[in-house]
Amino acid sequence: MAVEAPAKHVFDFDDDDDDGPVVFKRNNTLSSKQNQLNSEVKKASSQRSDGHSGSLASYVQASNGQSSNSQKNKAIPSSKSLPVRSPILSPKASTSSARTSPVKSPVANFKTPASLNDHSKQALKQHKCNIVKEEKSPIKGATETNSDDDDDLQPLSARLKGISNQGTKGASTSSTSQSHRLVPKTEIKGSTKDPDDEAPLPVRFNMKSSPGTSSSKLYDSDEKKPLASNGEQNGSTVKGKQEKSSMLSGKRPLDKGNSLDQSSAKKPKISDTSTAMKSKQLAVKAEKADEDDDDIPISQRIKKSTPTNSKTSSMKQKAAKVVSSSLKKLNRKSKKEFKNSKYIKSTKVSPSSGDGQKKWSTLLHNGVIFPPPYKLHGIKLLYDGRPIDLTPEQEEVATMFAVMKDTDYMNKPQFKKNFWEDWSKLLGKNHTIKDLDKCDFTPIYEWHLQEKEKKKQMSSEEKKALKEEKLKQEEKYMWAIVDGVKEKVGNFRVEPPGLFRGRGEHPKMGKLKKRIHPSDITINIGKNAPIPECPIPGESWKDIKHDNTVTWLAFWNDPINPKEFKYVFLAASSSLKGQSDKEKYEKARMLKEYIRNIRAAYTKDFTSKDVTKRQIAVATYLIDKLALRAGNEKDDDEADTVGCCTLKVGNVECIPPNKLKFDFLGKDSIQYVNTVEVELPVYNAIGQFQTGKSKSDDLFDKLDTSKLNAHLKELMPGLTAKVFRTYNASITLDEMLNKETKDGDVAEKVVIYQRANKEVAIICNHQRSISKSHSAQMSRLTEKITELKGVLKELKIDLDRAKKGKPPLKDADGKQKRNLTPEALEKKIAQTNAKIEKMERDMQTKEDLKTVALGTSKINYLDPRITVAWCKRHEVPIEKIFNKSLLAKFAWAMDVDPDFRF
DNA sequence: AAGTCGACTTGGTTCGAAATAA
DNA sequence: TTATTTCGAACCAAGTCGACTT
Repeated sequence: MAVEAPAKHVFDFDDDDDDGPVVFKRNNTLSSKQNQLNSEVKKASSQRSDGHSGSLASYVQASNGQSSNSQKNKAIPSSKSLPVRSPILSPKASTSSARTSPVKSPVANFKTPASLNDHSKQALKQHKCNIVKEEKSPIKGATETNSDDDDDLQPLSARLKGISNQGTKGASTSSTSQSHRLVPKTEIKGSTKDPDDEAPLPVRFNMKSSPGTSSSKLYDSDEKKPLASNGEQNGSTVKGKQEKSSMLSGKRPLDKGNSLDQSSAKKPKISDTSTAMKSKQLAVKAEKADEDDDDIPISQRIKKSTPTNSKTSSMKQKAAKVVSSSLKKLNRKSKKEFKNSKYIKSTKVSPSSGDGQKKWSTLLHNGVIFPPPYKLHGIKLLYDGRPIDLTPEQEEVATMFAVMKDTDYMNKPQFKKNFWEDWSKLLGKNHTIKDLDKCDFTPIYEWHLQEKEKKKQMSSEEKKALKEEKLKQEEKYMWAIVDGVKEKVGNFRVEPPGLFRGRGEHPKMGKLKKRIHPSDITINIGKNAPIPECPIPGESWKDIKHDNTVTWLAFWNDPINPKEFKYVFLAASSSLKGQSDKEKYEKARMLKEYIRNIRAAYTKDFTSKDVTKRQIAVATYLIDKLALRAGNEKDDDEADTVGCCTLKVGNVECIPPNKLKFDFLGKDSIQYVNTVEVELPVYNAIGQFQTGKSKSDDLFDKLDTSKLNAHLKELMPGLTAKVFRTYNASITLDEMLNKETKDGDVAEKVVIYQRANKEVAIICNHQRSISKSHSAQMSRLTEKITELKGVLKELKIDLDRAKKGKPPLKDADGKQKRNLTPEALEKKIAQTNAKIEKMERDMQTKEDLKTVALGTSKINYLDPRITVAWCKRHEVPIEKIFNKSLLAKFAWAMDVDPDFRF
């Protein structure tokens, strides 16, 4: 690519780095842990390097998992090549074989983490709160420590329980309940302790709810958990309720049903390669030999594993291995980062501390790629039944509209109105077309369907060829070199023109989103890097910047809202993103140390004489307990949704003696419906805030997000409202996993994880629309179960007969069935029963998850180290939980100590 | 103090490929 | 194999929040 020259520089550096002493490389890590095994590992590593001629190779590996080739150099073996780096991926395969081998390295190694921690810690200390707990550095794990801490920390919600859920759906209930079923008792293992007990806050409330609420779970833990969880409401409810809510907001009707559903029941795929590995850690801890392997010191584990077999409890041990294996791959990346870090590092690392915030030293990329120009199709729409000729521009926009024929937007007057405004402008004043309602876009729509069909019918070779062609064109845009490390670019494609699809009742839905040209785009690139060539001949970029305090590679103004921007950033797997992700979780963990005092402080302020203080206290309480979003002010030209600070009086209903019912549209116009029991002072305060106001007035009239965050910052450095969401989500996962994981096979453990994941999704109100085929799928399952039950009945009859020495009855077709022994029949009956039970469980899970989106929390709220550590402790292959992109995104978390607790 | 700008995270839906069921 | 169904990645809208203005 284009880059050449400069590139060199870069490369050079890299090389050095790689080889260099650099402090951190992934390899190292490995070694430490496994050492013994290492030998093998090492080899591997070495190879890599060789393989690719030096630097490049290193590059590549480093960051993304993908191939990299750097552009510049000659060397570039194509991307694919680098075996080494194989990213994360699957276990299965591949690459690994070699590496895998015996050893398996554990995952990654990152050194960095440590550093971060330190920082954070320091920070903590400085500040007031008493912190106290020690943090365990991830690395070392302190075994015991953890537990205690955690308790306190629990999510508020836990304290109280949520109460009701509206029953709408039932969903709520289900959650809990079902879980039980699935997993029958899971109690907590002894090892873990239950933290809950002590928790002060929780104490306050809690309890009560239990009974009634469906939600309440059995486990004690419940209490502590976030409230929300309880049942919840939200999701399901949604629909039904919509109307209601709408009153206030009137927005989003929710769903009509739509697509997807997935069931939760997933089956595990095969993946596991796992096997190998042992854990890495150094081990240090004391061990306990007991049953739980978890607790067992690493060292031991290792041993165990190594040899292979189980030691005591066989199962456990494995876990470690499993996890690691997959992980290892990821590691590679780290190296680079680190290198850089070295230099820069000090600065960088410090979270935020920093420096003015230099985000990078050298940045190289090829700019962005534009969508192809519009291709005329010549199909005419009918106006009053007559075909109309359109100019290319008019046709392009007409087609955008035609294609949306079967979407729900066609039922929205606002959408049509906005579309007509923009399209009629293109048609011009004297155009024949004067009324959208007289337009029949069917011919264009049908043409579109045909095109789609054609595409679908293409042979796989054709498809493949097309794909490769596309890849070839895009490849140079897919990568950037940041501080010498090749990193994937997130969205290098400029958004194509289209009609704006705002969510909920967005005032601008249907407006034309015009085509973006190079002259709209500002490029940000390293000072010494070559300026990307403008891909459209004859045109040029709007501007070129060299700002290393930001991470964007390019941006343009949003055509719908010119005051806003659309940015091109690096992909989630990049170290720049990984670093900030880690900082986010470290901040949330820091909150653990402060939470007790924060809760005590706001509790005290529930009755403050100062209204503002009281509002801040109550708002903070809601954010903490219900994981509400902050709630910034919105303009009139946006969908009218709310968050905590923007709640309207009508969004909260007081239900004596001390319950609050929330019903509002939040982000993306997703309805939040939840009824919770709150402390009396909160209940009373809300009542006061509501008196004398109308339903559409702000509940917290003395508050906005900047005031709230300014206040939070006084309590803990860097604390903002959103940190509570991260904290609540992660602490909930950590606690649930630790309490409920018990012995069992991998599939059972995965179910436990999914249950915890679901709990978090409910707390955060992460919803999805119901799949169009959901009901059909459910009825099909029901049918199958009925059928199986019939078979079962027949088997029982045959069994009776067989016992009496009679032959089985004829089957439905009248044919004679085989004569089976009573034993064989009994076995069959047992199998059929098991099958029926499994299907019923799967069905229940599917129903429960039909409106719950698990992915969002996994990507944004759950500290991946919790998951990785749990997988290591319980021998669950990490790829059962994280897919390929998550593995890449969380590469920084892969080397966490198995004893890590949030 | 409020409003605006700017950068970056969070979030649901869509699209297409992969996995399964038929 | 074919038809689904499931799953992951892409997409891009919609939030959060700090900094800078007015």
